[in-house]
Amino acid sequence: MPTRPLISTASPAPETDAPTTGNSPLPPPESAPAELAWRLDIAVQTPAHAALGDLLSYAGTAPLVPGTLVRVPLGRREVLGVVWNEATSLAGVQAEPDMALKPVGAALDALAPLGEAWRDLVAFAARYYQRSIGEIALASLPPQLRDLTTTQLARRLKRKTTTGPVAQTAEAANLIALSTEQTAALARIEAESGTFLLVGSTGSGKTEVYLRCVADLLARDPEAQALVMVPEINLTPQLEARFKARFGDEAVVSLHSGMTHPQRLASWLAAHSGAARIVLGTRMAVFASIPGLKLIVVDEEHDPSYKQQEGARYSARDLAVWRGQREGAKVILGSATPSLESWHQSRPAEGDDPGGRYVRLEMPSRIGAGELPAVRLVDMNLQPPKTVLSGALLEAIGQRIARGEQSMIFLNRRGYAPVLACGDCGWKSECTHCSAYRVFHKIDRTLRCHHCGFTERVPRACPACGNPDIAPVGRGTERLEEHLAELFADVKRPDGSAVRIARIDADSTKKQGALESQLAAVHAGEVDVLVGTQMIAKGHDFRRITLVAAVNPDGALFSSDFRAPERLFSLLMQSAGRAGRDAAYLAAQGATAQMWIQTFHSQHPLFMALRKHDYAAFARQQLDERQAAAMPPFAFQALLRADAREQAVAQAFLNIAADAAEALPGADIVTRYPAVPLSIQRVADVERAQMLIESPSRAALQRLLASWQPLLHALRRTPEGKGVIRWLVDVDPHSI
DNA sequence: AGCACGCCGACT
DNA sequence: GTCGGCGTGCTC
Repeated sequence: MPTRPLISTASPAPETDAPTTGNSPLPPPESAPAELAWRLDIAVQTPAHAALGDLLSYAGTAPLVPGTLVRVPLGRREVLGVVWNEATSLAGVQAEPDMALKPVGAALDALAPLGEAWRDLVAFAARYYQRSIGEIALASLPPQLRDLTTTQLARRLKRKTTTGPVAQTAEAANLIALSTEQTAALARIEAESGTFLLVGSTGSGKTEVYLRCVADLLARDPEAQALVMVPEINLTPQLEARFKARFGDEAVVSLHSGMTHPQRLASWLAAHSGAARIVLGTRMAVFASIPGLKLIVVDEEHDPSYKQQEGARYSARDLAVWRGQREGAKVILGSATPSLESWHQSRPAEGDDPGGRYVRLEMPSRIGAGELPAVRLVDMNLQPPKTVLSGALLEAIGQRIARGEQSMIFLNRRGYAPVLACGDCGWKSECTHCSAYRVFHKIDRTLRCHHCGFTERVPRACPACGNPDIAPVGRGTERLEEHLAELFADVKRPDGSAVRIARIDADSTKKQGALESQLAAVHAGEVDVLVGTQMIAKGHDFRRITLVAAVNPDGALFSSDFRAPERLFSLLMQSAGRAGRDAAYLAAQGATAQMWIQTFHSQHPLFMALRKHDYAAFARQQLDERQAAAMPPFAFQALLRADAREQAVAQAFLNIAADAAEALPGADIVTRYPAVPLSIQRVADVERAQMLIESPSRAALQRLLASWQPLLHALRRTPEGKGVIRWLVDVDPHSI
């Protein structure tokens, strides 16, 4: 028998599952319906494509305060909702005859209603990213709130409500002096308001600036709270440790998807009640209820992880800036290689250009770290054909092994080889469900599709012609690891023992805690050569690494994605920052840190700028190109995407939609490009097409998208829209 | 999205 | 004769 959530007296459960009479599934309440004198607009998790209104109306016996959480009947279910608007009286007013309002269920009144600022943020995000209010609102609440009953919640709330002063911790007592750059940045953040772009190279002490800003704020205002965001879950533990050491365990909570539901609820409640002074988290944390919010930090603001890639495709960084402005909180965007959008937005005034809206603060020096590593470009045109690792690079790595130093090698491809191919008939390991090759993983002898997950054992012979001689083409991290092991088989470490090579990528770290233990092994000096994907470029501070190499970065130079160079530059800068973090260690070793890049395009401006660690030069060149081509940040974009069994169906839907948009407001200054297949056209037997929408005016683009929405819903129900599996809008898309 | 209703194939 | 496949349609 299906269980129904236990709820107050409002709607008794039906006696039987299969009433023989024509009973309605939810019988009217026993008490007099005359008391239901208020109409309440409630946000519920209406699916994005259900073409339902944003808010649903219910009848209530009392005018519940906006922001109150309530349970409401929806179809045959009972779901959580948020009272969105002021209640309107139904007394004397004849309700619309076409629709009888269902009564609201129990209110979770043990919980303080969500504030107006939070509701404004949710409403803005819903409007801007073309989703329903309910979807954003409910998705940003802790999942447990959705299934906890009122009594369970009340019990949970009783558990802790201690709001104490932030404890002075041992670390806070003996702070080291700030550099002049840090002091200057801090002074300006204190003195001014708005959004700041803190540009500091790896090791310049950005985190210390965040910590001081938070400390000053909390000391000044006993109610104030701060939100600190990082791009990845992996980076939260070390940041959490640092904040807790400074501010005490009680003051800090984390919010990210790696937490258990009870943990998330506890953190969320602590933030909502004001008990937590500091909220650390990933992009989802931007929607946390933080009534005393006065400061937002977005660390590594350029990181693509801040853009949600499914459901509501919001940018947590952009929402943080909006939220800061709405709530009068300062916003600090920090990065060594800012996004071109933020860099442009922080440009100083010049001529008739009033400049950007952000305050740019630069901290170019590294503290306690060696000089930025010397960048060495290896021209692969001068190497023998099929060279994987140039002689000079191997030599340099070998020297480091002999001296007991560590090296790190990047390759942006996991697995053994990206393709398996037959030399006779030309068969390749294509995925039968996707327009992509399956990757050869030697460890478990499988062919794995990285897009749909389809996995098979490697065939003994070519499935097409039976030739037993099928061979891997290209290399991934697994093969590079194997290759290095062969090359350095005879090289000895200073103590005479054999070289130790390790690999860190999504495959090697699948198990819980695997990443932590592998990183610990590197820190402990148990690894001489580390091979990995971009995973190892982020945040981890390896003291003894003196050489970093990017083996095959050329792909991004000529990518069809105009943001690829920006991402590559940032990745290489970040990687370079991994080397020589410890000046004292370098000096003791008499070593210098190096960043090696193997490329067929050694004269490329990107590498020229990288060699000088000159982000500004790179940004200038990229922004000039973007301006000439009228691309972001000089234009605003959105993608309309459609999925169908057949490519033609998906494209037709988009093209018909584009024609239909002709008559809409804003259409004259919004360009709609023809529908094209995605670069990976088919995934899991679904054909995918997209259409780029672009305008010099963000407002016009927004206006068009908003009025387009109902047309798209309608189009789906026409014969042309029949085969469309789903469609979606991506505002400010990251990759095109 | 859930969760119904609804109309056609292999089992106790 | 029923259990169950997923096609279609609705949710204030």
